[in-house]
Amino acid sequence: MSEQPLHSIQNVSARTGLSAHVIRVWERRYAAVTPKRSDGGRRLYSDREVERLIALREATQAGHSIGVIAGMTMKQISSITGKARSEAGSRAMDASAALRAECLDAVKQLEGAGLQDALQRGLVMFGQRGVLQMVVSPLAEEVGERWRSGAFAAAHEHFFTSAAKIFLGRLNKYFTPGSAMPNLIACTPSGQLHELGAFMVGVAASHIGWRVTYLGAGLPAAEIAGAVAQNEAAAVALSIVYPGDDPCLSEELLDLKKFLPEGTQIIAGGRCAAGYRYALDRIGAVVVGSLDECCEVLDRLRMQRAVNRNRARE
Amino acid sequence: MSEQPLHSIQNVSARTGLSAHVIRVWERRYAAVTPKRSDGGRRLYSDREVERLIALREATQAGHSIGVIAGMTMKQISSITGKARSEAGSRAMDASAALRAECLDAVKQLEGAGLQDALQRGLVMFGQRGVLQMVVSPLAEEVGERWRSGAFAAAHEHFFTSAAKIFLGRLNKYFTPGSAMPNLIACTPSGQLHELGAFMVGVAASHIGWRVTYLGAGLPAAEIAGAVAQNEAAAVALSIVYPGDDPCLSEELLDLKKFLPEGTQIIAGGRCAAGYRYALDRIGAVVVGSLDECCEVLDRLRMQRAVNRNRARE
DNA sequence: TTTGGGATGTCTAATAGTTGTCTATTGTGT
DNA sequence: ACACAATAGACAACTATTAGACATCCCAAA
Repeated sequence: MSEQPLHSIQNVSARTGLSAHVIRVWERRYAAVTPKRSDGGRRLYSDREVERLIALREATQAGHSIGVIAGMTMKQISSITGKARSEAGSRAMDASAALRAECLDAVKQLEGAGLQDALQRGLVMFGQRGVLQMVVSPLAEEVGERWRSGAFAAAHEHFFTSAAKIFLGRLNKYFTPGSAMPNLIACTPSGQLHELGAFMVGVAASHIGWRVTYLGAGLPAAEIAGAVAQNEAAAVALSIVYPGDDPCLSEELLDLKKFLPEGTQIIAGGRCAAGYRYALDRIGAVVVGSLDECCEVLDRLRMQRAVNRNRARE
Repeated sequence: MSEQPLHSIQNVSARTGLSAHVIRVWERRYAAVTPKRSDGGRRLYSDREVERLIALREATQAGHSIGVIAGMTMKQISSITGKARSEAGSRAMDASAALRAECLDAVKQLEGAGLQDALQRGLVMFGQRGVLQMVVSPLAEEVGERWRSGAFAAAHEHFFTSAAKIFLGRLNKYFTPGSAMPNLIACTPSGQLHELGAFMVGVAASHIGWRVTYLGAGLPAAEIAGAVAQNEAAAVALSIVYPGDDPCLSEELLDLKKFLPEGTQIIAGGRCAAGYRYALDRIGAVVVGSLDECCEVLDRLRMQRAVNRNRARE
């Protein structure tokens, strides 16, 4: 029996995107989880239980009734949402590297079926989040690198981008119109033509409880702001990959700030985001270095919004 | 006895295209399905029952009386639907128009979930081929039209393109490497940035037995030819939508012919393909006016190839 | 042609189940 | 003292269930 990290309900709430209320109610009514208790009677959740709650949230958001699925085993829940989770860890490194190599090879050969197949296996091995972080995202870097160095033609880059989008599109969730969820606009700004980063952010965000409106590549500031206003979006995610020295983009970013409604959070990421640090700082954007970090920021933002909404009601 | 995902009546209604009322009535009056019940007495449908309901809906829409067919086995139901599918025609017009209107509205509102939902229903109603021809393809025209006229912003156009690609990506088949199938390269040539047409062709082709390598938008002739050579592709599908008067494109097309291996069929389609008729004629391209026509050409081409291969063996 | 009746989809009203949220109260930890 | 957590229960907003009424449509008998 090993000691494992145990988490407070607040912590679990933040990590799962469920309110503490709901977590307790699921326990009381359906025994969805049975956390240990501290001496004083407080709930202490294991990582396993956190994962279970996340899986349950995903399944309910996919339209399944909590009362029906709460008693299922992890495997059954995963099968409903069409995903599998891995026991991450040391071997994952090798496996993911091998898989990336296989994918790169498929790209080189322009083999769509092979690429999809490899990505699918990655999904099974690492789960949705894992495959994004350990396979698709580094692959995108690598393909971009090879393209710039001339090792890959534009055809390879296009091919990979399209295939990755198809694969990711399958992962994406279109939720029932649970209007409580905050809205995110994902796109790349004018002049930035590589859309895969923005798309990945969109998919990831949709998994942690955001409604995502994906607008594609090369949007002028006014249009982004228009979409934000129309959707009452809480945040805008911008992917900035290439080029890294476009003076117009700095202008665009400053404009964006002007057009956006007060209180809209701007999140920027991608290889070249750092190159526009000055402008990004000025507009109060958060710069994230990885998908994971981006998810954290989004989680925090959602919590914060929930708190504000509660305050507003008083 | 394995646990399987069970679905609420609402969910089933969405997936079958039948109203919840009708589903219940079919159960009450004809025992067409006998779903399990939850503790609270709610109906829980298995995937098998969902399929049965879909088959029953198709059969009734083909003119059969529910009272007669409700008791049949799955095999019997499918056999009667297989025969008389051709009657569909007339009523589909109104339904598809309504659906297109709904989709356009969702695009206007940038409502991803609504758009996906409508497209999904289109898939249920018209099948894979039908939804392409009667919904997605005309929608693409309409969205493009509105964009050019200024009624839609670039954001709307991007949004629709992305959403449609996600939807179509789900339809796409990635075959096992059954190498007997001929290979098609789908893309748009240099200067043509609207990729949806090429993507639709790719999806349609994958359904009629082609292996498809989708390369995205804006590929120079040399790269297209490279991809053809690498994949030993039998044909190249080019989508030409906008602009319709690019002199460079004519050059590109002539170049393409030079670079391509002998015997590679070029197929061109899209709103503005006619504008390049001269160049297309010179390179021996087939110009198609609709997805349907494109499929016919591809079918013919595949047959022809099969015949040639047989001859070569003798 | 008209009429009647069966088949079929739609609708309503009353009842009940489901689920997220909220409150009040008491307790815990720092 | 203060913020946070636990419990039980209340509640509102949905969603489903049942039985039955109703409007069409079609076919066949009068």
